Amino acid sequence: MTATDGHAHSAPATARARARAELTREITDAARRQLAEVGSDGLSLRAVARELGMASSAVYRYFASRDELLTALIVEAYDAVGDAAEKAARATSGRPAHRFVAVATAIRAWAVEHPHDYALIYGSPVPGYSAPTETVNPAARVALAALNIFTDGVADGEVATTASGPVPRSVKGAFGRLRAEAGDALSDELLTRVLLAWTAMFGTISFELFGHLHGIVEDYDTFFEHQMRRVARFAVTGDAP
Amino acid sequence: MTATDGHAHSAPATARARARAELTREITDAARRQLAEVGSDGLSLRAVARELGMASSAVYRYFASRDELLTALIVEAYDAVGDAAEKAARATSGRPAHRFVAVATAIRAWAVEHPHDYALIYGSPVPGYSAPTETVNPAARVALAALNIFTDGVADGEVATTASGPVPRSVKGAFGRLRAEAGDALSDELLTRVLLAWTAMFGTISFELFGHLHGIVEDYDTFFEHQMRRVARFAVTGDAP
DNA sequence: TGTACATCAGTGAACGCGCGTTCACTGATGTAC
DNA sequence: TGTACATCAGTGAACGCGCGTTCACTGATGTAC
Repeated sequence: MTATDGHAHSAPATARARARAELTREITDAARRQLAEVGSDGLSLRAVARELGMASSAVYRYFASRDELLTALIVEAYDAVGDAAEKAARATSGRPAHRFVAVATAIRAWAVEHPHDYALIYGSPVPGYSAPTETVNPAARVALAALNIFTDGVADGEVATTASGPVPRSVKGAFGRLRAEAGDALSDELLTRVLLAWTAMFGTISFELFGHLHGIVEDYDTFFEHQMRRVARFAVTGDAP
Repeated sequence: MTATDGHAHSAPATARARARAELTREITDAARRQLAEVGSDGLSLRAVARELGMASSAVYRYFASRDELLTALIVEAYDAVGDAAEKAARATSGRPAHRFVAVATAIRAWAVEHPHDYALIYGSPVPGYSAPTETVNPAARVALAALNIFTDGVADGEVATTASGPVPRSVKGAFGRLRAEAGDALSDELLTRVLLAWTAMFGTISFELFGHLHGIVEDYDTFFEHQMRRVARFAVTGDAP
């Protein structure tokens, strides 16, 4: 989504530009490796420079500050989950519940493979760091991938939009922006169901990765799939599984 | 739960012992205040000492290391949510769904009031810090408070224990330890339902506190209560709300 | 009640460390004519 | 194709800072007789 990445395969540009793009990559890669070792607060420009065998001051040719490097990592992490979710959504067809489970499974697979990137974006906010606006769009991708499954499902008549109970007025009114992004197809009732599935999904993943299911669940794969099936069927039909 | 707190109101002991207990309190209080400002990784013994107007080395008379101070904060945080949950469970009677919503509301209220303590225990794990065993029991309290609602409900015949669908064998087998703590009353089916409610609850709270519902939900109170009602009814009956 | 000794709380200096960021610099790469 | 100048990448030293932890010490509080 970045201007640089967008057409990286086209114009080789100058040797200098190519070298710059490569080194920028190497820096964020090294930073991500360090993130895995010491967490987001331990992330240090100097350590990154050391790993790359360059002077710490040289990193400043690529990132104006530590925070800017952090932002790059956050954007990349959001893009990575977003990619995984979109890919899973594209790769499946048919019943919305089935597609939702596929997207959830892809998101969890990414999280399990990249626990520190997951913690960076879905764990505690980094104190003293406030996410700049450039993280907003990448962050939305993963949610839109899931939401589109339901708009598709509504179009096909496979998703129930009617309410099985009253939705509080103040909850109803709060979805304007979300619906603007996802189209008009989604009723308030459906949105609350989707959000329930969504929070249950991230709650399950966070509990697993952050150790709160330790000693309670043994087979995380099976457990997750089971729970996502229930929650997906509920989101789609409004019925309990 | 600590040996010191357990009977703090009894024997005044010596003046020295009382002073020690007081200062220990002041240190953890100052540390929690600092936690709120700079997060768990920024928490520094020296800053705590500075705030208390004492030499940094003096803190070592009370906590052997920074990690030990962190552990104290974690234990206190777990005890605080545990207290809130137990109090809410005791204060309500009647329908299990109603009691569960009360407990959930109490947990969220604590979290909203103490977002940094919440992040400390339910957010990203502190890198390089592994929770010692003394945190295990305090951590379990809040879960047991919720679980007991369901064991009570089963005893009263108000909670459905029958399966509405098959529970995978590997999920079934994994609950041994949990059931040992909560009694035999809970079927595997019921446990998966309770866990779904549990992860949905923490998922919703984390999403709210960590900013992932920003611009999506406006009235967090109403939204949370609505979702918890759905999820509680589902946990109790196996039916969708 | 008084004395002698042991225990504990708190001090202040020091250890070695790593951090983010700046700055003047050298040398290489790119560009305009 | 060649030259003159501008741009950029990378260096190494330095700035000021805060951290966790240790240590020998002083003085106050507690305890045994």
